[in-house]
Amino acid sequence: MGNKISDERKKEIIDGFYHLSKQNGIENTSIAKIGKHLGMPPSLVMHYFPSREILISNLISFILERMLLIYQPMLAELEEQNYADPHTFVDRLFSRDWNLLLDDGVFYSCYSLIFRNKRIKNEYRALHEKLRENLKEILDRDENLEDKDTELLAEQIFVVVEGAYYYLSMFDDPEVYEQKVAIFKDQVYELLRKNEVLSS
Amino acid sequence: MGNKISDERKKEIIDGFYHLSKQNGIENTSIAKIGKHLGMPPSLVMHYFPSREILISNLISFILERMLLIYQPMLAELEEQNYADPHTFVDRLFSRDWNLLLDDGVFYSCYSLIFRNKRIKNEYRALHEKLRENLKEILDRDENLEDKDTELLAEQIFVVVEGAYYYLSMFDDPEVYEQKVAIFKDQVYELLRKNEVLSS
DNA sequence: CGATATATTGAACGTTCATTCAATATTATA
DNA sequence: TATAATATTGAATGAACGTTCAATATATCG
Repeated sequence: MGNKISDERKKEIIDGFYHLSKQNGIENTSIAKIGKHLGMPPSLVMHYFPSREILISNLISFILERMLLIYQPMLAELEEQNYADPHTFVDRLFSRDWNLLLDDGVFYSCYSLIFRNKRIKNEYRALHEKLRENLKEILDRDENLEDKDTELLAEQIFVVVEGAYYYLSMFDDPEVYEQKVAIFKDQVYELLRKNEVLSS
Repeated sequence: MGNKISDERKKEIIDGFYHLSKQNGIENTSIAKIGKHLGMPPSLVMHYFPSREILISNLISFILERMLLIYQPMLAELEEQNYADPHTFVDRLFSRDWNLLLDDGVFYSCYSLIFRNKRIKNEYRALHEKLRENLKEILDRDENLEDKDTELLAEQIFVVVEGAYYYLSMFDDPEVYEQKVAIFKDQVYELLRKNEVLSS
């Protein structure tokens, strides 16, 4: 259905935008630089994304899609086996695989735009609500959590995860980093434990 | 001791930079615009802040100082009475007074710079560690928490607060906002309760 | 007061920016 | 193959950018 060349070019341009933003920041990545990076004139970039604003808007969609991708394997498992271990999910949330798929610098740069752009804010909120719904589904399938307020629990777990990511980004020393990750992971485990029916 | 005019001008310029960044974002606030806003030529701005980088660096110091200011009244109380109620402190952490003193958009914009600038990262980390130390002092003075790992507890409390701020920024509806604040506040209370010696 | 330092001005620099446009090449369609 | 649609080029635009500089005003101080 959709135009092939057009779609590929668009993807290529957003990829390039993301790549350069990772290195130099969004604010230092111009249309001209994207063009040069991809070996095309800036006018071609603008042919596909008629303004810088639209370009940024598409970068954000790209980033949010990537973020969902991180959860894909876990959700596939849930679909297949009709069950996924919440603890494994939490482990994955705290794993650094994350960073391979999504640059935190670009992510938070885009995040900071929510304060001046309502559409971006809505997109970000929708993503975060989706993440919570995913977790809720996993929790709902766990018999240890039967009849518990899994929506609340998902909310509480994610707020720890998100706070942890925010805070941990300030630490480079792997040892300190891992030690702190362990603390926050425990904090989430504790939330689960508190809700679980004793079964052993 | 220090030069009066110079200091006042510097303060004035950073104030203006902050003001305009709040409206249009840091990335859209140029030296020329700051000058125009304050009725001075851009060359005067650069006389006090020889490069844009230095200007941004000073804006960040300004922001981090403001953030510490928010805790001032609480810490003054601690100093005076050698005690401050942790629950009151938590309430204050979640109060929206915050937003009056510090714009979240500017704050997170600057935060996103930590990923490409080590000095900024260190400044941010130092601030966050200071915040935790402040809370630890409060917790240490509370007899219900005697002999507890208050450092750990402070870390766990702040990670919820920071995650909450990150997440709550996506919600405009005051009703939804307040409902979620209540959840996260409870989550922190629960952390305190878990550690408190039963005394009633 | 005279000298020295600081504050302030305004013009100018070259560069980069986002964006436009008309011309040309390529591809799809009839 | 003729025609229409799309892709691509390259040159050009004016505006805004950060930064420099020499000149002038004002304050400081011996």
